[in-house]
Amino acid sequence: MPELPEVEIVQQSLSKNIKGKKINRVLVKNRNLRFKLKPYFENKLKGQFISNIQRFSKYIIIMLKNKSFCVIHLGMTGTIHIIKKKKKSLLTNTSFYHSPILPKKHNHIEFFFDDIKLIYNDPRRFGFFLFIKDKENLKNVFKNYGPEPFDKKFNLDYLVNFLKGKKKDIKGFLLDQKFVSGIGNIYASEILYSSKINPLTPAKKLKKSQLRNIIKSSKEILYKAIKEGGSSIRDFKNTTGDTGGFQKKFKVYGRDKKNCKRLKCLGIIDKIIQSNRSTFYCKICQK
DNA sequence: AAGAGGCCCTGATAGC
DNA sequence: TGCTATCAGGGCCTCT
Repeated sequence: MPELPEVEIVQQSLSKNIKGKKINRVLVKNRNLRFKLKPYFENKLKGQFISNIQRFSKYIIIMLKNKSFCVIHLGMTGTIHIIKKKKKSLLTNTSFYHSPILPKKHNHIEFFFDDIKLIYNDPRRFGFFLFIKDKENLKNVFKNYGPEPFDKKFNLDYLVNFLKGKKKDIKGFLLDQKFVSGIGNIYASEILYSSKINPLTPAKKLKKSQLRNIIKSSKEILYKAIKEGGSSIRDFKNTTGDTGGFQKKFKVYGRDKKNCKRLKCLGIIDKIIQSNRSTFYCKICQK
Protein backbone atom coordinates (compact mmCIF):
# COMPACT_ATOMS: atom_id res chain seq x y z
CA MET A 1 0.00 0.00 0.00
CA PRO A 2 2.01 2.83 1.27
CA GLU A 3 4.89 4.16 -0.72
CA LEU A 4 7.34 6.79 0.51
CA PRO A 5 4.85 9.71 0.62
CA GLU A 6 2.25 7.77 2.61
CA VAL A 7 4.85 6.56 5.08
CA GLU A 8 6.12 10.14 5.40
CA ILE A 9 2.60 11.29 6.38
CA VAL A 10 2.42 8.57 9.03
CA GLN A 11 5.86 9.53 10.32
CA GLN A 12 4.90 13.19 10.62
CA SER A 13 1.77 12.28 12.50
CA LEU A 14 3.63 9.99 14.87
CA SER A 15 6.20 12.72 15.54
CA LYS A 16 3.39 15.05 16.53
CA ASN A 17 1.61 12.54 18.74
CA ILE A 18 4.09 10.25 20.48
CA LYS A 19 7.50 11.97 20.46
CA GLY A 20 8.92 12.31 23.95
CA LYS A 21 6.29 10.05 25.45
CA LYS A 22 6.68 6.91 27.50
CA ILE A 23 5.39 3.57 26.26
CA ASN A 24 3.48 2.29 29.27
CA ARG A 25 2.49 -1.03 27.77
CA VAL A 26 2.60 -2.98 24.51
CA LEU A 27 -0.13 -5.45 23.66
CA VAL A 28 0.37 -7.89 20.77
CA LYS A 29 -2.82 -9.61 19.72
CA ASN A 30 -1.37 -11.39 16.69
CA ARG A 31 2.36 -12.11 16.32
CA ASN A 32 2.03 -13.53 12.81
CA LEU A 33 2.90 -10.55 10.68
CA ARG A 34 5.27 -10.73 7.67
CA PHE A 35 7.93 -11.74 10.17
CA LYS A 36 6.79 -13.33 13.38
CA LEU A 37 7.15 -10.94 16.30
CA LYS A 38 9.95 -11.97 18.66
CA PRO A 39 8.90 -13.17 22.12
CA TYR A 40 10.85 -10.31 23.74
CA PHE A 41 9.29 -7.56 21.61
CA GLU A 42 6.85 -6.19 24.20
CA ASN A 43 9.33 -6.25 27.08
CA LYS A 44 12.03 -4.40 25.15
CA LEU A 45 9.66 -1.49 24.47
CA LYS A 46 7.77 -1.35 27.72
CA GLY A 47 8.73 1.63 29.87
CA GLN A 48 10.91 3.21 27.16
CA PHE A 49 10.73 6.86 26.15
CA ILE A 50 10.46 7.79 22.47
CA SER A 51 13.19 10.27 21.56
CA ASN A 52 12.47 10.65 17.84
CA ILE A 53 10.64 9.25 14.84
CA GLN A 54 12.23 9.07 11.42
CA ARG A 55 11.49 7.56 8.05
CA PHE A 56 13.75 5.82 5.59
CA SER A 57 12.21 4.64 2.34
CA LYS A 58 8.95 2.91 3.29
CA TYR A 59 10.09 2.26 6.84
CA ILE A 60 9.20 4.10 10.03
CA ILE A 61 12.00 4.19 12.60
CA ILE A 62 11.03 4.86 16.20
CA MET A 63 14.12 5.85 18.18
CA LEU A 64 14.11 5.12 21.87
CA LYS A 65 15.91 7.08 24.52
CA ASN A 66 18.10 4.09 25.37
CA LYS A 67 19.47 4.09 21.79
CA SER A 68 17.49 1.10 20.59
CA PHE A 69 14.91 1.19 17.79
CA CYS A 70 11.53 -0.07 16.71
CA VAL A 71 11.32 -0.39 12.92
CA ILE A 72 7.90 -0.57 11.27
CA HIS A 73 6.98 -1.53 7.71
CA LEU A 74 3.31 -1.17 6.71
CA GLY A 75 3.38 -3.75 3.91
CA MET A 76 0.42 -3.38 1.58
CA THR A 77 -2.44 -2.74 3.99
CA GLY A 78 -0.90 -1.60 7.28
CA THR A 79 -2.36 1.48 8.99
CA ILE A 80 -1.58 3.13 12.29
CA HIS A 81 -4.37 4.71 14.30
CA ILE A 82 -3.99 7.11 17.18
CA ILE A 83 -6.87 7.02 19.60
CA LYS A 84 -7.34 9.61 22.31
CA LYS A 85 -8.08 8.33 25.76
CA LYS A 86 -11.28 9.66 27.23
CA LYS A 87 -11.38 10.91 30.79
CA LYS A 88 -12.45 8.49 33.44
CA SER A 89 -16.15 7.81 33.31
CA LEU A 90 -17.95 9.06 36.40
CA LEU A 91 -20.32 6.13 36.25
CA THR A 92 -17.89 3.25 35.98
CA ASN A 93 -14.70 4.94 37.20
CA THR A 94 -12.78 3.37 34.32
CA SER A 95 -11.07 5.06 31.41
CA PHE A 96 -11.84 3.92 27.89
CA TYR A 97 -10.97 4.54 24.30
CA HIS A 98 -13.38 5.20 21.53
CA SER A 99 -12.97 5.74 17.83
CA PRO A 100 -15.67 5.49 15.18
CA ILE A 101 -13.06 5.11 12.44
CA LEU A 102 -11.12 2.24 13.95
CA PRO A 103 -11.56 -0.98 11.97
CA LYS A 104 -13.15 -3.82 13.92
CA LYS A 105 -10.90 -6.56 12.58
CA HIS A 106 -7.12 -7.00 12.24
CA ASN A 107 -5.96 -4.73 15.05
CA HIS A 108 -2.77 -6.65 15.81
CA ILE A 109 -0.61 -4.41 18.01
CA GLU A 110 -1.37 -1.69 20.56
CA PHE A 111 1.00 0.78 22.25
CA PHE A 112 -0.39 2.46 25.36
CA PHE A 113 0.66 5.97 26.38
CA ASP A 114 -0.68 8.17 29.19
CA ASP A 115 -3.13 10.10 27.02
CA ILE A 116 -3.46 8.05 23.81
CA LYS A 117 -3.04 4.63 22.39
CA LEU A 118 -1.59 3.64 19.07
CA ILE A 119 -3.10 0.75 17.14
CA TYR A 120 -1.57 -1.15 14.24
CA ASN A 121 -4.13 -2.58 11.82
CA ASP A 122 -3.16 -4.78 8.88
CA PRO A 123 -5.63 -7.12 7.13
CA ARG A 124 -3.11 -8.83 4.86
CA ARG A 125 -0.30 -8.89 7.45
CA PHE A 126 2.45 -8.10 4.97
CA GLY A 127 3.72 -5.44 7.34
CA PHE A 128 6.05 -6.04 10.29
CA PHE A 129 7.57 -4.64 13.46
CA LEU A 130 11.22 -5.20 14.43
CA PHE A 131 13.02 -4.45 17.66
CA ILE A 132 16.57 -3.39 16.82
CA LYS A 133 18.99 -3.15 19.72
CA ASP A 134 21.44 -0.54 18.44
CA LYS A 135 22.65 1.68 15.60
CA GLU A 136 24.95 -0.98 14.20
CA ASN A 137 22.08 -3.44 13.77
CA LEU A 138 19.87 -0.70 12.32
CA LYS A 139 22.44 -0.12 9.56
CA ASN A 140 22.25 -3.80 8.82
CA VAL A 141 18.49 -3.64 8.23
CA PHE A 142 18.99 -1.12 5.43
CA LYS A 143 22.28 -2.31 3.97
CA ASN A 144 20.69 -3.52 0.71
CA TYR A 145 18.74 -0.34 0.07
CA GLY A 146 19.69 2.22 -2.53
CA PRO A 147 19.36 6.00 -2.01
CA GLU A 148 16.00 7.71 -1.80
CA PRO A 149 15.07 9.89 -4.79
CA PHE A 150 15.75 12.97 -2.62
CA ASP A 151 19.29 11.84 -1.83
CA LYS A 152 22.21 13.64 -3.50
CA LYS A 153 23.55 10.17 -4.29
CA PHE A 154 20.61 9.62 -6.66
CA ASN A 155 22.37 11.50 -9.46
CA LEU A 156 23.22 11.01 -13.13
CA ASP A 157 26.53 9.23 -12.52
CA TYR A 158 24.87 6.82 -10.12
CA LEU A 159 22.12 5.98 -12.58
CA VAL A 160 24.46 5.51 -15.52
CA ASN A 161 26.75 3.23 -13.51
CA PHE A 162 24.00 1.22 -11.90
CA LEU A 163 22.10 0.54 -15.11
CA LYS A 164 25.18 -0.23 -17.20
CA GLY A 165 25.13 -3.80 -18.56
CA LYS A 166 21.75 -4.65 -17.01
CA LYS A 167 18.83 -5.99 -18.99
CA LYS A 168 15.73 -4.97 -17.05
CA ASP A 169 13.28 -2.32 -18.21
CA ILE A 170 13.14 1.02 -16.45
CA LYS A 171 9.84 0.32 -14.65
CA GLY A 172 11.48 -2.73 -13.07
CA PHE A 173 14.35 -0.60 -11.79
CA LEU A 174 12.12 2.06 -10.26
CA LEU A 175 10.52 -0.72 -8.19
CA ASP A 176 13.91 -2.20 -7.30
CA GLN A 177 14.70 -0.93 -3.80
CA LYS A 178 18.40 -1.74 -4.29
CA PHE A 179 18.43 0.85 -7.05
CA VAL A 180 16.23 3.51 -5.47
CA SER A 181 14.33 3.33 -2.19
CA GLY A 182 10.76 4.36 -1.57
CA ILE A 183 9.13 4.22 -5.00
CA GLY A 184 6.30 1.70 -5.39
CA ASN A 185 3.93 0.62 -8.12
CA ILE A 186 1.79 3.77 -8.27
CA TYR A 187 4.53 6.36 -8.29
CA ALA A 188 6.69 4.33 -10.71
CA SER A 189 3.98 4.72 -13.37
CA GLU A 190 3.44 8.38 -12.51
CA ILE A 191 7.17 9.18 -12.62
CA LEU A 192 7.60 7.57 -16.06
CA TYR A 193 4.58 9.41 -17.41
CA SER A 194 5.96 12.69 -16.11
CA SER A 195 9.33 11.84 -17.69
CA LYS A 196 7.67 10.88 -21.02
CA ILE A 197 9.44 7.52 -20.97
CA ASN A 198 7.95 4.21 -22.06
CA PRO A 199 8.04 1.82 -19.06
CA LEU A 200 9.16 -1.05 -21.32
CA THR A 201 12.38 0.70 -22.34
CA PRO A 202 15.50 -1.24 -21.32
CA ALA A 203 17.03 1.02 -18.69
CA LYS A 204 20.54 0.96 -20.15
CA LYS A 205 19.25 2.37 -23.42
CA LEU A 206 17.98 5.58 -21.82
CA LYS A 207 19.72 8.80 -22.85
CA LYS A 208 21.30 11.02 -20.23
CA SER A 209 18.59 13.61 -20.77
CA GLN A 210 15.97 10.97 -20.01
CA LEU A 211 17.78 9.87 -16.86
CA ARG A 212 17.89 13.50 -15.75
CA ASN A 213 14.13 13.64 -16.29
CA ILE A 214 13.63 10.58 -14.13
CA ILE A 215 15.70 12.09 -11.31
CA LYS A 216 13.75 15.35 -11.51
CA SER A 217 10.31 13.74 -11.85
CA SER A 218 10.91 11.33 -8.97
CA LYS A 219 11.56 14.20 -6.59
CA GLU A 220 8.70 16.30 -7.93
CA ILE A 221 6.04 13.58 -7.86
CA LEU A 222 6.94 12.41 -4.37
CA TYR A 223 7.10 15.96 -3.01
CA LYS A 224 3.71 16.78 -4.48
CA ALA A 225 2.20 13.59 -3.06
CA ILE A 226 3.51 14.40 0.41
CA LYS A 227 2.09 17.91 0.10
CA GLU A 228 -1.32 16.42 -0.73
CA GLY A 229 -1.21 14.13 2.30
CA GLY A 230 -0.37 11.01 0.29
CA SER A 231 -2.59 8.92 -1.95
CA SER A 232 -5.67 7.09 -0.72
CA ILE A 233 -6.88 4.27 -2.91
CA ARG A 234 -8.70 1.45 -1.16
CA ASP A 235 -7.42 1.80 2.38
CA PHE A 236 -4.67 4.32 3.02
CA LYS A 237 -5.54 6.70 5.83
CA ASN A 238 -3.37 8.79 8.06
CA THR A 239 -3.34 8.14 11.78
CA THR A 240 -6.45 10.24 12.40
CA GLY A 241 -8.42 8.45 9.72
CA ASP A 242 -8.25 11.17 7.08
CA THR A 243 -7.57 10.25 3.48
CA GLY A 244 -4.86 11.85 1.35
CA GLY A 245 -5.64 13.73 -1.85
CA PHE A 246 -2.95 12.84 -4.37
CA GLN A 247 -4.99 10.04 -5.96
CA LYS A 248 -7.08 12.77 -7.59
CA LYS A 249 -3.93 13.91 -9.35
CA PHE A 250 -2.89 10.57 -10.83
CA LYS A 251 -2.19 11.03 -14.52
CA VAL A 252 -2.00 7.34 -15.43
CA TYR A 253 -2.38 5.02 -12.44
CA GLY A 254 -5.81 3.37 -12.50
CA ARG A 255 -6.77 5.32 -15.65
CA ASP A 256 -6.87 2.34 -18.03
CA LYS A 257 -8.71 3.18 -21.30
CA LYS A 258 -9.08 6.84 -20.31
CA ASN A 259 -7.74 9.81 -22.25
CA CYS A 260 -4.17 10.96 -21.79
CA LYS A 261 -4.16 14.14 -19.73
CA ARG A 262 -1.22 15.73 -21.55
CA LEU A 263 -2.22 18.80 -23.50
CA LYS A 264 -2.91 18.01 -27.16
CA CYS A 265 -2.04 14.30 -26.73
CA LEU A 266 -4.74 12.07 -28.21
CA GLY A 267 -3.44 8.88 -26.56
CA ILE A 268 -5.45 6.42 -24.49
CA ILE A 269 -3.92 5.12 -21.26
CA ASP A 270 -2.96 1.47 -21.53
CA LYS A 271 -2.57 -1.09 -18.75
CA ILE A 272 0.10 -3.74 -19.12
CA ILE A 273 1.64 -6.30 -16.76
CA GLN A 274 5.36 -6.13 -16.01
CA SER A 275 6.85 -8.73 -13.67
CA ASN A 276 3.41 -9.43 -12.28
CA ARG A 277 2.59 -5.80 -11.43
CA SER A 278 0.33 -3.54 -13.44
CA THR A 279 1.80 -0.58 -15.28
CA PHE A 280 -0.18 2.32 -16.75
CA TYR A 281 1.17 4.50 -19.54
CA CYS A 282 0.39 6.46 -22.67
CA LYS A 283 1.80 4.82 -25.80
CA ILE A 284 1.70 8.11 -27.69
CA CYS A 285 3.62 10.50 -25.45
CA GLN A 286 5.83 8.05 -23.54
CA LYS A 287 8.61 7.10 -25.96
C1' DA B 1 25.01 -11.92 -10.72
C1' DA B 2 20.73 -10.70 -12.49
C1' DG B 3 16.07 -11.52 -13.38
C1' DA B 4 11.66 -14.05 -13.34
C1' DG B 5 8.18 -16.03 -10.65
C1' DG B 6 6.04 -17.85 -6.45
C1' DC B 7 4.51 -16.79 -2.20
C1' DC B 8 3.03 -14.73 2.29
C1' DC B 9 -2.44 -12.93 3.43
C1' DT B 10 -7.48 -10.82 3.38
C1' DG B 11 -10.97 -8.22 1.16
C1' DA B 12 -13.26 -5.85 -2.61
C1' DT B 13 -15.23 -6.36 -6.90
C1' DA B 14 -16.75 -8.45 -11.24
C1' DG B 15 -18.94 -12.02 -13.71
C1' DC B 16 -21.84 -15.89 -13.87
C1' DT C 1 -28.34 -14.69 -3.16
C1' DG C 2 -24.03 -16.89 -3.62
C1' DC C 3 -20.36 -19.05 -5.88
C1' DT C 4 -15.63 -18.36 -8.16
C1' DA C 5 -11.91 -15.84 -10.17
C1' DT C 6 -9.11 -11.87 -10.26
C1' DC C 7 -6.75 -8.19 -8.46
C1' DA C 8 -4.52 -5.08 -4.89
C1' DG C 9 -0.03 0.27 -2.94
C1' DG C 10 5.52 -4.90 -0.90
C1' DG C 11 9.32 -7.52 -0.79
C1' DC C 12 11.59 -11.88 0.51
C1' DC C 13 12.98 -16.27 -1.17
C1' DT C 14 14.10 -19.76 -4.60
C1' DC C 15 15.27 -21.23 -8.96
C1' DT C 16 17.50 -20.71 -13.36
